[in-house]
Amino acid sequence: MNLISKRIRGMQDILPGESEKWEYVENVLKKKSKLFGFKIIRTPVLEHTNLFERTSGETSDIVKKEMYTFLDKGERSVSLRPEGTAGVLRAVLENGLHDGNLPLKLMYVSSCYRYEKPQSGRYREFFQFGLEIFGGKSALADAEVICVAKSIFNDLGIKNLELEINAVGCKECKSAYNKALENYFIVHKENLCELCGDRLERNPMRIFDCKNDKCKNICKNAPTVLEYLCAQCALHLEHLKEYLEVFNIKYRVNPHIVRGLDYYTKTVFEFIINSGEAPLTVCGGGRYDNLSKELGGADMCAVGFGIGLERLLLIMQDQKLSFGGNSNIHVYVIPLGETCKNKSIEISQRLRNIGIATEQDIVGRNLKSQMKYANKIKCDYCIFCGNQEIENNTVKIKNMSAGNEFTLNLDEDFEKYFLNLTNSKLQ
RNA sequence: GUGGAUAUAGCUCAGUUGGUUAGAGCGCCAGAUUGUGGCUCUGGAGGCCGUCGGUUCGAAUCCGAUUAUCCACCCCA
Repeated sequence: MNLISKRIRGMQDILPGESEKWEYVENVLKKKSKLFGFKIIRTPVLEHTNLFERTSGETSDIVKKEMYTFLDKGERSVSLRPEGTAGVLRAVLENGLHDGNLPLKLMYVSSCYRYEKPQSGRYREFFQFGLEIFGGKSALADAEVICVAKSIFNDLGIKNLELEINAVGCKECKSAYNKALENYFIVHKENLCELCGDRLERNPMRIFDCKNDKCKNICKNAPTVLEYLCAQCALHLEHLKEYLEVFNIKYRVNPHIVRGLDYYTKTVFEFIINSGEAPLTVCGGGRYDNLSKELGGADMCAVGFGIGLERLLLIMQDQKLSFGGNSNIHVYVIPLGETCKNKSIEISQRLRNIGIATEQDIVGRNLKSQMKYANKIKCDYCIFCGNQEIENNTVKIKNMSAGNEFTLNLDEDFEKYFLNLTNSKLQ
């Protein structure tokens, strides 16, 4: 085919067959979060570039080379959001949502954009589910956020899931630790791989991710954040652990967790899928108590997480999980002859009015083809309406899986019959 | 940004050492007597062989470039 335009690189069409899976997953996400009191917020895709420069850290790759940034017609530098948190926080502050409303619990599903090389489970346009609690100072807020994620994964049936938590400290312990880490690695600089040499300059914590055996060995004796936490941050971590026990959520403290965004303080965490070769992070989050102030807003603590939906769907497919069966019945109405068409429209409408998905031919197929089509779209029932039926004010109903047929009066029993069918299928 | 693989019908793929009108399976559409689907049979539609250029009498096939897809790395959700 020679279309004048094709899909833009890194963007994907989500087609029927796939879209139902998204719908199912998004419903679980939203339903679960609502149980914890979260409400939906929608913010624009486009924000002023400086919002992300401030929130994501000016040195991060996300800001430096992956953002879709351009000048709009008024010569303002704007960017497509590369992640969800910044815009939400901006909206909260700008609209004064937090004033007198803390704690504030918000969730969102938003499309995000990063100009990266696409590969499996990773696109230039991707969807992120996220939620944030603003104004929850206690580690209970951290634990609750983690619990929402955990319950979501449970509901979806995700297997081989592990929770790793860590503390990155506040401003003070963070910088003390970074210095200590730098000092340690500089001593071993010559034994580090080339890549880790670069990492040492940009973000020493990344060295912990290296797959090189030599580097791994060096990492073994590296100082951990935990040794550098101030009393307050250390206590916060202890409280989080205690709360997680109460929630009965298993976790592992991994002092080497590094999150991509600079704004985290105290708690960071990841949910990791451990199947096959490389562990895959499906959810990442943490606390960001300073961000609000840095944006010029109130001194407001916050904690949240993001789940990459493409990855989540990919994992669910790998693990062969169910995306929820179709619990609705589907009916196809077939007029037997031109003169019965209007009656069949009327019947279709009666069914739709009581919430039953109903279709009928609109392309002029003959009877046989209509049956074939009804079969193809997997209808549960066909309804035949011919002259004979119209005379008696009845219709003939065929159960497509069983193959049997029976006659039903077109009085109020007609609706009742299908409503009963729906109810029994729902159980 | 670095490295590797791939590109033929809606989908999955064949296509000999370059040689007439490019194939299969699945899917799609239509028929196999009048108001009935799934199975079977028959027929049909659908391709600028990713795009551009080169070599050649002749290119889906060889060469180059380009674009896209997939995989690994960097980075990250």
